[in-house]
Amino acid sequence: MQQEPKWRRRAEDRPDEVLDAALRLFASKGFAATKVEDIAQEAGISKGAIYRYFSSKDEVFESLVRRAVAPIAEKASMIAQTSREDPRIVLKTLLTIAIVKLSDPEILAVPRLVLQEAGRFPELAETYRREVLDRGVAAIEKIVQRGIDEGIFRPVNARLAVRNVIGPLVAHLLLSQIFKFDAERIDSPQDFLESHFDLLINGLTPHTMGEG
Amino acid sequence: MQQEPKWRRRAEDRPDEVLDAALRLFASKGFAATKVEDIAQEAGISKGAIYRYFSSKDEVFESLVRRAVAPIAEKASMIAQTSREDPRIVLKTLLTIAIVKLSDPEILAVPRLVLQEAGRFPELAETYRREVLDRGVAAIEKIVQRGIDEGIFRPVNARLAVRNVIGPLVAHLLLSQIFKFDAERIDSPQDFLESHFDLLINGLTPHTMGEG
DNA sequence: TATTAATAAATGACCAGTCATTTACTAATG
DNA sequence: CATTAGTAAATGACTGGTCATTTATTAATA
Repeated sequence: MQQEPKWRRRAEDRPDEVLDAALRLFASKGFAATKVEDIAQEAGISKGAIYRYFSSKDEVFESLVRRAVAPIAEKASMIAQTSREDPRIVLKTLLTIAIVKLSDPEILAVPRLVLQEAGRFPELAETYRREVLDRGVAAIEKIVQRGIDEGIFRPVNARLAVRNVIGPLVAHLLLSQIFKFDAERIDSPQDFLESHFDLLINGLTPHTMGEG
Repeated sequence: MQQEPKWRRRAEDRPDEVLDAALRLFASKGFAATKVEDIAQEAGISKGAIYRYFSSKDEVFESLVRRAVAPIAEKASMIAQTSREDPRIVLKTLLTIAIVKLSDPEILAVPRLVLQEAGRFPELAETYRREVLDRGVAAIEKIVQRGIDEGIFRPVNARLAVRNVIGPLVAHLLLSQIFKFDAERIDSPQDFLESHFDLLINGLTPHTMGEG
């Protein structure tokens, strides 16, 4: 009669499991309010075991963010030198991907946490800015600039226009996810995206009417 | 030889002084990382004295937010039934006031904190949403709708368009204040505002060109 | 058996909140 | 006006509980 072992040694999988557990808890309760013991329980191991893989609670958080940042940074870099397609299409594709991804609370959680804890983890915030924001903003700026060069967009300040591209998205997520604004009404991501894109493109388009 | 008293009785002023001190500290270090003793020191009194005016650290935070919310809520309500002026002017005025106010880190701190601590203080977040966001969003929606009714704006979905009004502002504050994005470059609030308003109004304006 | 993953219990730092005491102020009394 | 009794404000040492981290020990596995 084989006894089931009380636990197994799974050094390969533990770190990721710990990070997954931590993400879930940090996302719902925040960093400070989450105990190391909570993380351990959520990951199905003991508190002490966490310290075999991470030297501190802080390091768990930092690892968590870095793991999430890596793939995003890559993608953003690729987008920059993206297709020669109509920049309007490229923007819409980008916005669609962004809103689909970020509508998943699990994914939105990382930027939310970075924002929340930026004060206590300045280096981490700096990393996030450099790896994600800088690249993302640069990519969008490039697309807008190309639209201007090709005469599809008006000659606006591309760098500042980036805020008009991402801002409404941020506002939408802020209102719907964090402040539960309009939770009962039916503001689907699709409706929002249509509205935003319509206004954005109309705003960027040159309308030769002879105003003055 | 008159000895200076070690302290003075100033029951009238203490509560506000405590809230001012707490706001400064919460804004820079966050709620959790700020000790009650820190607040006391910053306010120039002892830790125990704080408990004469507030029953707990949580209550300090809540009072802080409510004190800041009250005047904003009033203003937002007034704006709703504002002048019969050109809605474009009204929007620009509103945006100008908003960016001037929110460029002061001390003022931006409150919404930032509410956002940060929404998870731990759900009722407070709810209050903030109701008193500030609901009213602010309603006010802007009304202005946009009037613009549509008067034929100055295209017939867009006014409720969703609100996100295009406030979003870029949020993005700008997020990037410049919190992530220190572009800190060295000269993205003045004025430049941003011009760019945003230009894109926004152009986006809202009907351009009779015969597109099909 | 040697190695190391994992546990459970112990440690200690930290900190919100309490309380006995002291000090500043106020007002009643002569 | 001077004295003094009463009050409320403010102090700061202390407590109790909560965790992050460490350590001693055990169990799995190569």
